[in-house]
Amino acid sequence: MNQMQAAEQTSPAGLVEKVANYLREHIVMDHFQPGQRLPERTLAQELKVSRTPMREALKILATEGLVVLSPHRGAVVADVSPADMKEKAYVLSVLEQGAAELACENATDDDIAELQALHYEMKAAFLRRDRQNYFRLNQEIHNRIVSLSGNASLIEIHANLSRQLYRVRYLSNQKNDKWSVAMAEHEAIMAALEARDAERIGQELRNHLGKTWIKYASDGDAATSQDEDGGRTTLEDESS
Amino acid sequence: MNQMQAAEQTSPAGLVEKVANYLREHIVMDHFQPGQRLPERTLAQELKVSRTPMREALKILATEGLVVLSPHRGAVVADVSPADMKEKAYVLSVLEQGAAELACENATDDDIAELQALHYEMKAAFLRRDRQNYFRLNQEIHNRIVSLSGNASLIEIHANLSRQLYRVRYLSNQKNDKWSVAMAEHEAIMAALEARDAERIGQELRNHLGKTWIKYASDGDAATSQDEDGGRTTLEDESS
DNA sequence: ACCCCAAAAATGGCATACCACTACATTGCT
DNA sequence: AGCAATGTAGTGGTATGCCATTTTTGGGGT
Repeated sequence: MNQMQAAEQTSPAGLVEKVANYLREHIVMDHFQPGQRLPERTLAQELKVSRTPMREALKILATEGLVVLSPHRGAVVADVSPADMKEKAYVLSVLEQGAAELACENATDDDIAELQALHYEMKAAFLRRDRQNYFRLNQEIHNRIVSLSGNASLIEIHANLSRQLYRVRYLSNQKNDKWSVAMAEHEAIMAALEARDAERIGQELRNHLGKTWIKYASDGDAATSQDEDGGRTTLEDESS
Repeated sequence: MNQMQAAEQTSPAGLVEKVANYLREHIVMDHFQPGQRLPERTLAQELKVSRTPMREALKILATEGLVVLSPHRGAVVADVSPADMKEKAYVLSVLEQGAAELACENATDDDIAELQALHYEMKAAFLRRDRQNYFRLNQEIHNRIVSLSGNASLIEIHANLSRQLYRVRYLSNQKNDKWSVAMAEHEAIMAALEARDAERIGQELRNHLGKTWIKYASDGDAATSQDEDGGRTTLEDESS
């Protein structure tokens, strides 16, 4: 499913993609403050595009939860509400639970072995206090488990939701100092997967994500750091 | 959240809504066979609209899984793949499980009482062999439970997925002759909810939806029934 | 008869213009 | 001074035209 996204490849085309990526980048990096208005026409001619792609880009960002489209008051940068994020995180945990239970049935031994390998890579990053790789591998593992469910709809919805949480993940990664518990939980998850214990892995995942995100939610605000961009008006690929 | 949908009210505006509703209706009612092409320009001038709203309408229908947008070969009516539906149904069951567990905590006694009332209404419809109302109440109850979760994201995603399954629900409702088991499962669900047993209601829901939909998946085709429309080319409100 | 290449048709995407509606502000009236 | 009405500007929505890319089709050559 989702032939639309399939059609929107990064390679050949997509002015709306570029615009969306540009805006997304700036919003995620906190170059645009929450609440800031994003006037369709103005922004469009600033970026040297017409309203049409700008319009679609804003719509995409709206579905991603990065901007809010108020009826006749334009688009504004959405603020990350901890409550919202917590809600989404819960849904994510539910989805991963369901995915993991399927994965227990569908995964081959090789799949599990590869997952184990990733897990130990992550553990290595953990021991090295390598935040960057730790987090990357963490996400990789979670995504991999979902992929192993073999359920395309589930994979897609999870990916979508995961994208919506990227912004807060990006911030929370910097100040997440309780790795050890998360690491222990991951151990448990892997053990359950190895044993193909569907029920247990489900519970572990729910618990894992629940804790991780509640911890964030108890923090209040996001660290607003640099807000300087020297008048970037051009629009480049700057692929991810 | 979801300000986009909030902006797309039915009342004042929305040519794209009308087009989308028109197409959706015809697709769901099987007036358009799966695989049939939906040429953007042609259809647009048939419905007396320009390409722009038609384009967006097709996009919406694509996200709803009713049409498939192939890169340079136009839009075609998506065929209901039992495998896809089964996948989506599984996700739905997972979401409802997660929702019900929250509902067990959040629901007031009045909420549960109202749910019980609906349940007995449904039982009445069941005893009367009133397919229409039975199915309507069934959906109502499921949606209500999800609403009681209080998780806006969860509610939204569930609604979206539920919409995607509407087409197959519409068809399967006609030939679903094993009400009794579904009814018994509903009894169990209600009992678990009354006891606020989160774990049990989750399992019951998973089991319930899983069975219901697997039953459909084993069926093959759709019954094409009435197709009276004498060349509808105009485009009216025909609100839901 | 088969294959390859070129022209034509169709599609997607972007730009732009025009119109309707709403929010906001200024002004005038009570 | 407060409130209401009107005007203005900004936004959303739709129509339409043009261009790039792709698919398809038809013709010519081997």
